[in-house]
Parts: sequence; structure tokens; C-alpha cells
Amino acid sequence: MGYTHDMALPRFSKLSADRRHRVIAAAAAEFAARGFKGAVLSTIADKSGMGKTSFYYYFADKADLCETVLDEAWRRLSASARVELEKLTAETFWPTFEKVARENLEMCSREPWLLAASKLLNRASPQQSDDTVLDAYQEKRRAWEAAYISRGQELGAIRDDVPTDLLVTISLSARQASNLWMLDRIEGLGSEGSSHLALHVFEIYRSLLSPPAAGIDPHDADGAAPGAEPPPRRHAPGA
Amino acid sequence: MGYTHDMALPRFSKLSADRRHRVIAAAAAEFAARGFKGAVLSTIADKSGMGKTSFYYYFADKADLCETVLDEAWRRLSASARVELEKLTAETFWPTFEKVARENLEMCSREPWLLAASKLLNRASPQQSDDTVLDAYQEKRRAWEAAYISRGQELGAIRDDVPTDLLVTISLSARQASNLWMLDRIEGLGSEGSSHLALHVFEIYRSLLSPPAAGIDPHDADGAAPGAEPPPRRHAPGA
Amino acid sequence: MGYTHDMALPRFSKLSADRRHRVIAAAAAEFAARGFKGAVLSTIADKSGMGKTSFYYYFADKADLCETVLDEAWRRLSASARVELEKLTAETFWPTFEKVARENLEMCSREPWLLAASKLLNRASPQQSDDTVLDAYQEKRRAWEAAYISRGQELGAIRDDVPTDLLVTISLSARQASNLWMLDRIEGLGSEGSSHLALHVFEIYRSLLSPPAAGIDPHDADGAAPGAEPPPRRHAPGA
Amino acid sequence: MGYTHDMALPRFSKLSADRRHRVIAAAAAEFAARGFKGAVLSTIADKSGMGKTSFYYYFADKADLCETVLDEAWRRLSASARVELEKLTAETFWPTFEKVARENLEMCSREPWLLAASKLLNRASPQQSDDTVLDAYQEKRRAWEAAYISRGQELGAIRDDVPTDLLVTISLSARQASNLWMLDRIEGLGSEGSSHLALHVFEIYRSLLSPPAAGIDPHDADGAAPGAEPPPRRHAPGA
DNA sequence: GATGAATGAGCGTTCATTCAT
DNA sequence: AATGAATGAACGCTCATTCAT
Repeated sequence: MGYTHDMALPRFSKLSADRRHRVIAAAAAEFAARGFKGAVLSTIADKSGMGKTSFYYYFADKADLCETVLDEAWRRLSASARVELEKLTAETFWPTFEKVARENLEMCSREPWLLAASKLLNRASPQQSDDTVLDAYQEKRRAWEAAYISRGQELGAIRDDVPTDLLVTISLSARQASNLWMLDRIEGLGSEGSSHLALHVFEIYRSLLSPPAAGIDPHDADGAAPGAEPPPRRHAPGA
Repeated sequence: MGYTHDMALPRFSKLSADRRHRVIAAAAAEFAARGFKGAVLSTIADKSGMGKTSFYYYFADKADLCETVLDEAWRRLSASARVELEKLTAETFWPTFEKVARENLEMCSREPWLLAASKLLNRASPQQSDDTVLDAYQEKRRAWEAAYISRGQELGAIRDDVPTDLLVTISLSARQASNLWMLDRIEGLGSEGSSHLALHVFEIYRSLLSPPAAGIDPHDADGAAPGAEPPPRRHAPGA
Repeated sequence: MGYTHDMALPRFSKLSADRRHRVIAAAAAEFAARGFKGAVLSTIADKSGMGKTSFYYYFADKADLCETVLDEAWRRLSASARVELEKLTAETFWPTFEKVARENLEMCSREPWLLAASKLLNRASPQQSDDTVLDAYQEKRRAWEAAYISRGQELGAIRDDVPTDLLVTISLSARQASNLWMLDRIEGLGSEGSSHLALHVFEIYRSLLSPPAAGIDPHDADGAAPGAEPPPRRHAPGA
Repeated sequence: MGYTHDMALPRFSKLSADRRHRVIAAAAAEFAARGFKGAVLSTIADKSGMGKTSFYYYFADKADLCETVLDEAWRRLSASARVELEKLTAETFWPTFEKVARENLEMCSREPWLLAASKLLNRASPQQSDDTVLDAYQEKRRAWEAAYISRGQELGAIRDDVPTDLLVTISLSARQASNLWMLDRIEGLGSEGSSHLALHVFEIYRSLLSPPAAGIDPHDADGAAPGAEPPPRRHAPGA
């Protein structure tokens, strides 16, 4: 649906919507599935019904193609979600984002290319990606996350008892993981299903960021009676 | 420190502890830094003071080497942590794992190769890694996570209001992200510092899994009056 | 200024003088700067404000384009110099060519495209160029050189004591090198400067071809006592 | 004949003399025939009986290979010619270089690889080569030429009435051209033939650099009556 | 008459892996 | 037990050239 570009060589924007779509979709799928380095240009070419070298007519190079996909997805996903942080209140904060999450998920379930692209977007582990392209996006994303968390803290909607840096990191990764999890599952679900799913996930995500319930000291795992249990079987690495 | 293997060609276990160590350490560093595909065998060879071809004497192939590193780390990390799930009680559940987390982090801060290996272990995004090797490990790890979460639920220590599958996913990713975050920071810290850090992080992680505080309905974002705010500036992609 | 063609597809001559000029100029610059193989058609296209594919409307292929430039330059340079060998005498021989040299250099300093083209013309090492196109030109040029040297010999203006073939080769190369040297320097100079320069260069060139001063036997490096000198420092490859 | 390297990866020096030889020879031939850019690695590989990728075991890249050839040739050619400029006298100056020229030419006629390499060495037109590698060599060579010409001028063996810069340029190019000319012809000749040839060429080269015979003013092409000649036939571009 | 779009052939380079010793 | 040497398969990218309009 309607791409507008400032990445990629300007020619790309002149392609018919259909071809543009196929290219983006094929690239998104390949990059999502195999990462930046792993993705093979010929594969994308084949899938998009385009000669391998034609990419170099539309894009500067592999990285540019990848960036274009990323941009496209980011733009699409933000479109429905131009949340204005400053206008949010304590009451609207969570509901707003829940709505965004739901809408975006539905969008992904409706537009297959977006699904793939979204997977790509949620892929890059912070700190350690394939290449600079994905890293750059992680940065962008993290910046947004930081802004929104910070706003949430002002409003008292997000916990304040933890280094923000850390909170951002965890929030981001939890979101990415859960997004990925959902994206892997919506293929069958209708949009109602998606919506329902998003709710569940959002709830748990929210509890991660919400201020800890007052009066509860996390450290005394206090109370209640233990129940001695059977013999051990497993080991548990923690780090 | 004392590797025992069932991965890798059996010959590897006959190497002197020192050489084995150097190999593992070099491989861990390279794999952690550049991922499975990105890692270059020659580099590992150089760093480990071993001829490139010798790897094929000790390991079946690149994947096998990587797996060996992974195994080694997993083993080391579990060693101090042979938690016996069945023996845990509601009271010991969280404290036990907090202890494990702390201990493991300290271990990593003491043994550099383990630090690298641990990064590797925490790297692979579920579902979408470089290669099958890391995926396999994700599986293993996920299995453990599932077992432990399930036990926590039995004990009432872990929330039950969400698809376990999803809970596992998020828990895993949050742990990985926070581990990575810590591992990237402990280089300077002493073991006390590490320990302190681990506590913070664990606390937030725990709040993620703990049953939602009773009486709080997350969904009614109820009450209070909104306050209209300044002009908008940002957009927020949600998926 | 006024191109007439027999190279290139006939269509080229129907282009407006201005467009023709731009094409030739752009091509000359690119070919001169990067050689036949190194020159990139797109670059020429961009510089000449012409679509890349239009070249194939006007020229058969890259070689044809290059040839056209070469022809153009050759023609222009000969235009002022339709020396009629047969009319030359011993007295007019050298002065005539000196004049030609001076005039041509001035022309190059006045018409930038000619400067570039001239560099191209003087570029190709005999025997070993990029491609057949330049080689062909070398041939043409060599033929002229041979004719003119032969005439000079008839008139006693050019030495006769050396295989003509060899004389032609050296003459050609020395001319090319000195032309190149001058062309690289005239950018700043006015036409007087150019003229002056040409004189210097011509003088040395002439001494190369002139019959050796009588009575001097080059081979008896005769006479005198050697003088032992200081310590050595350098080596000297000769071929 | 015994290569010693500081270029190329150190491994190359460990190759058997024979293989080293074949590689150098094949590379020299290809580079000489098609220039740096034009040379195709696979071709060299085939000719030298080596897998294409093996080059990357011995050389850093294409440029490194080329440089190695160049170095080898330069070294070989200088070996027999460690002329010590400071020890030369007016009497020994020209004879010395004549000897060097003769010896080097003979060497080339005896060692085919050197012939090819020598062609390569004499190929690069100053100012405008394929790539930086050849340019660098031109520089080196020019430096030597300048040193030797300057010494010749001190001794009165080389003319002083022309900008040195120009003299160097012309000298270099004339030498290169004549070398090339000879190299292309010695294939059949024995070493006596080569020697004889070298003499001829050297003589003309020498007359180029020697101080102009006193008492002759080149500019007054004086004397005699012109004789009008037949009709013209040719044109003569000068630049 | 002119050009945007598309492509095939080919090149340099990388790297895991095997061979021979 | 160990490794230097060699290589095949593959990939990203360039560029002259052609196709369709």
C-alpha cells in the first residue's frame, strides 16, 4: 500500500506499485529469514521476478535494499500510530499503546509483506547484528522506546525504580520477542484472533513496565508454607 | 577449567586442558562477536594458535565447533546451578533463582571465555538465527525455561493467566536481553558490583513473571481526568 | 566546431552542433582520464546530458564512440596542418613542423574538448593498449610519422643512420610524451605561454631526429682519465 | 632465478622456485598484455596451473600480485646494474649505461618471464595508468631517471638547456618506447643480436640527451633555397 | 528521436572444507 | 598429531548492451 521513498535510488518510487510491492515483499522475507549477511540477492531477485542486476538499478547496494524495506515497514507501522507523547495522560497512556499494538498486529495479519518486514524489524538483537544497517535501526527504535518510556515515567505509568537504560533494553527485547511470537502465529488467525492475541501479550508486557504494586517488597519472597518436592532432574543455567 | 565432551570428535578431549581452553575461548569470542555465519574460521584459528585445518581434526565442521562452545558454556553455567525443580517451594523458588543468576554472572565476570560464550548463548533470537546450530540451542534453553516456569506456576510463584507458551517466550527473551545487557557492563565491575547488578535486573525480571497483584484490573484504565497536552511530535510503531 | 563524420552512425551528424559537441567533449574527457576500458559509458552519458541508451542510437558501440572522438580530434588537428610533404625543402622542413606544433598546442589550449581528446590521442602506448580501437589509431598515426620521417630523410633533415622503423617508434613516443607533458601544463598558460613551451619542446625533439653532428663518433667514449668517486648508493635498471 | 620478496604474503617466498616462476611469468604476461584492469585473474590462474583462489593464499589481492611481478622484475634488472652514480665520470657515464642497457636486454632475451615483466614495466604511460599500482612504479622509475639525468648534467654528459622536468619525461618515455620496441623484436634474435640492437637504440637515445653540438643554432633553419614540391597528400596533426 | 528499464556475462574476492604429508 | 597448500562454490557488484515504448 502506497510506498513513498527517500531511501533507495529515486527510480524505485517510480516503479508500479505492484512491482515495488513484490520487491519489498521478497526482500523482507529473505532478510527476515536469514539476516542481512545471510540473505542472498539472487534469491530475492528470483522471488521478486526481477533480474539480479536490476537491483542495482533501483538500489545502491544490498544495504540500501535492506534499509528500504526497513523504512517501508517502519513508516507503515508508524502511520497508524502517530502517537503524540505530550498529549498522553496517565489514563490514556496504556490504552493508547494497547490500541496501537492491536492495530499494528492486525495490519501485519492483513498485509503479508508487512508481516515479513515486521519480523525483520523485530529481529536484530541489540548490540550484535549482522551489519550496520540493522544496527542503525535498532538505534532508531531504541530512541523511540526511550522517549516513550520516559514519558510513561512522568505520568507515573511506568516504573521508576530501575535504571532507565536497563528498562529500555528489557522493554525493547520483550516487545520484540513477543511481537515475533505473535507474528509467527497470526498466519492462521483472523483479525479478531490477532486482536485477542495482542491483548494478552500487551497485558503481560504492561505488567513488566508498570510500577511494582506498592507495599510489596519483592525481596522477601515471604509468606506461605513450602512444600517439599520430589527428586531433582534438571539443571538451570541462569546467564 | 575442566571440559568434558560428548560433542566434537572424541579427540578433542585428549587435548591438553590449556589448548582446549584457548580454542574454546577464541571460538566463543568470535562467534559471540559476529554470529555463526559471520564468524570466520581463520580468525579463530589465529587467535587460538592452532592451524586452521586442525579444527577438522577435532571437530566435524564449523557447526560442531560452535556447538561445542555452546555446550561447554551451558555445562559450566549449569554446574553451579543444578537446581532441582521438584525440591523448590514457594518460598525458595525466587530466592533460588536469584542466587543462581548472581552466581552465574559472577562466574562470567571471572572467566573471560565464559563471558564471551555467555553472550553467544544469549544472542540467538528465537526462531530466526543464523543457522541451525544456534536454533538447536534455543530449543534446549526453551525446554528448560518451560520446565522451570511450569514448576513456578505449580507453586504459585509464576503467573498463570497467560498462555504458557507466550510466557516462556517473553521470559526467555527478557532474560537474554538483560543478560546481554549485564554482560556488556560487568567488564569493569568487581564481583560485588556484578552481584548488585544482578539483583536489580532480577527484580524486574521477576516482576514480569510474578502473578499480577490481586485486585488490580489492568484493563480498566479507569478514573481520573485527562489533561490536554502540548503539540505532538512523535510517532510510535508498535509491532 | 563543425564536425563532419564518416565514423559513427550517420545519424550523429544530424545532431545539433551543440549536442554533438557536448557528447564529444564528455567522451574525450572520460576516455582520456581513464582509458578505453576504464571509461564508463554512464559517466559520459551523465556529463553529456544524454541518456545512456542514446549512444546506441548514434554509435555502434563503445569502440565506435571512442573512435569518433579520436577522428574528430585528428581531423581538427590536421586541419590547420595540411602539410604537403612533397613541397617541403630542407629549409622549410623543421620550421614547418615547428609551426604546426605551436599552432596545434594553441588550439588545444583554446578548445578544452580538444585538449582532452589530444591527451587521449597521445595516450595509447604503441603495441599495448586497452583495446583495439586505440591500437588502430596508433597505426594511423604511425603511418603518418613514417611518411614524414621518410621525407625528412630525403631532405637530409632527419638522421639516416638508424633503422627507420626504430626511429619512427622513438619519435612517436617522444612526441606523445612531450605532448602529454605540455597538455598537462597549458591549462594556466595563455597562448603565448603555450607557444613558448612548444618551442622548447620542439627543439629537443628535433635534436632527437636530426642527423648526428658530423665528426662526432658517439661510440668512442674516448679519452680522458676517470676520476674515482665517493661511495655508491643507487642501482639502475636499464630495460 | 632466486626471488626474494617483501611484497606478497610471506608464503609466496616458500613456494618452489618453479611454481613461483610460473606464477610470476603468467602474471607478467597477462598484465603486460592487457594492463592492470584488463588482466583477468582466472587467465593467470589457468596459465600458471593454479586454482584461481590460490592467489589469495599467496597474495593479498590483484594489486599485490601485480606489484610482486613489478618488484621482481625491477629487482632482477637492477641486480646487474647497481650503477653507482657518484663514481661515474664524464668518460664512463655513457659507456656505463650502454653496458647496462645491453646486459638487461640480453637478460630479457634469456629469461622469458623477464621479457614479459619488462614489457609491463615499460608499459604504463606516465600520468594515466589503469590503477595506482602501475602509477606507483612510474613514480619510482621517474625518480631514478631524475637522479641519473641530474648526475649526467653535473658531468656535462647530458644537456642542460631544457627544463629538467621535461627532459626526464621525454627521456623516460623514449626509453620505454624503445625498450618496448626491442622487447618485441628480440624473441628471435640471439644474445648477440640483442646486443647489437641495444647499441643502435642506445645511440639514438644518447643523442637525445646529449648536449646539443655547439655552434649550431637550431632555430635558423638557414641557408639554401627551397624547392617547391609536388602536390600534397597528407595531413599532419602535431599534438 | 530518445530513453527508462532490464539483463547477461563476467570479475574479484571470501571462506569452509579437503588433500597430502 | 598437525598443518601448509589448494580449491569449489558462491556472492556482491559493474557495465556494455538490448528491449520496449
